[in-house]
Amino acid sequence: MPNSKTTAEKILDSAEALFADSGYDAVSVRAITKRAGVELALVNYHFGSKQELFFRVVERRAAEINAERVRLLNEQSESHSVESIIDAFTRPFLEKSLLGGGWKSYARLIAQVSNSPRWTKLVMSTQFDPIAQAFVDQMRSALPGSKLEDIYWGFHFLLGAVTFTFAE
Amino acid sequence: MPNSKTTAEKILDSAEALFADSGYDAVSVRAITKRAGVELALVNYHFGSKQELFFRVVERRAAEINAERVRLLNEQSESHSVESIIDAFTRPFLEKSLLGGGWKSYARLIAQVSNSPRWTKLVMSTQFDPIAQAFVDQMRSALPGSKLEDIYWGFHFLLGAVTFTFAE
DNA sequence: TTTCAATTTGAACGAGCGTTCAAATTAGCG
DNA sequence: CGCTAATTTGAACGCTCGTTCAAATTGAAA
Repeated sequence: MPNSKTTAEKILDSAEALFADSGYDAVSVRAITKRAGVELALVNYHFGSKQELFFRVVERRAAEINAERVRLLNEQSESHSVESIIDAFTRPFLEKSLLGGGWKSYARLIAQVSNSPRWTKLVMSTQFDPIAQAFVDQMRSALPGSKLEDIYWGFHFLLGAVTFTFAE
Repeated sequence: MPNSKTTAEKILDSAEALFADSGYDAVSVRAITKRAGVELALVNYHFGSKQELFFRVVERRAAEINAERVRLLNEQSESHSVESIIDAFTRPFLEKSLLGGGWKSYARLIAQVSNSPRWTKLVMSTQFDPIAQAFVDQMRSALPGSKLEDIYWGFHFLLGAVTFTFAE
């Protein structure tokens, strides 16, 4: 079987590459389906709307990377050092980025989302809130004296730094 | 005189704010002129096209900030330390950013341009090549033993770091 | 005040956009 | 095989986009 990818996967792959290169608004549904080699209407059939497709593109990668982050954070249930917490957060992104391909696109996609008020709220809150909670909890026990506000700010900055570094 | 701004300035201000918030493609010429309180066709009359307007928005800020960078780089004609070269490059951006307003928009605008293949070549090459030359020249005499390639890479990374920091 | 260029106005243009839908096709199951 | 649901097709929809243009208005020089 020369092409075992499903239609939805072809669309996701095509959309991921195009969105990463040019941004959400600069990419038309027609361009996505043309690159994927499928009919125009199939985006709406499989994903409902262009915006929903964008969410799913991000979600596909985020789900995998966040699962590994949680796994690393829970490896030892107690006594995490600050360094190991940061490592658990950044390492999955680093390792995936080295694989290139779609993961490289994902990094640029997140960079794009990060400095767009239009997307940050929706995408970030759904994709990063779960991992943020685990991160903040671990940090609080690693740094008992620190203010919660500072930890939140640190998380935000760490997220930005990781994003910027791997989007290059 | 309650409103001394010219039509072109009103358009530039409006476009700057909207482009910074939502990105080039998400902002329509109609939205720009509506916010500016001027007629739709005046964008094309004063700037030729939407794309040309975008360039002019970036150019207006870049011209001022680059002039100060060059001034700092040439303050002493010789014997710059690496730190002072980096300082000359980053300080103007830092000081302007603290002023808020349009300069804050500019920072987000540059961040946007930086990770979009569509704009980097055009905008960066016209706005940053002049200052890059001065930066690289100074760096070569500050670090005589270093490879030119490393200096270019350093400049690129410095630019990215500055951009990311102030776009937050 | 007359004149002419610069600017502003309001409407229109063709093009591309995301989305919808009925009909055609395909695939899985009894 | 026959049947039903899932999927694909091709065309069309209304809408917004950037741009253009002739006419109206303004402003400055003679």
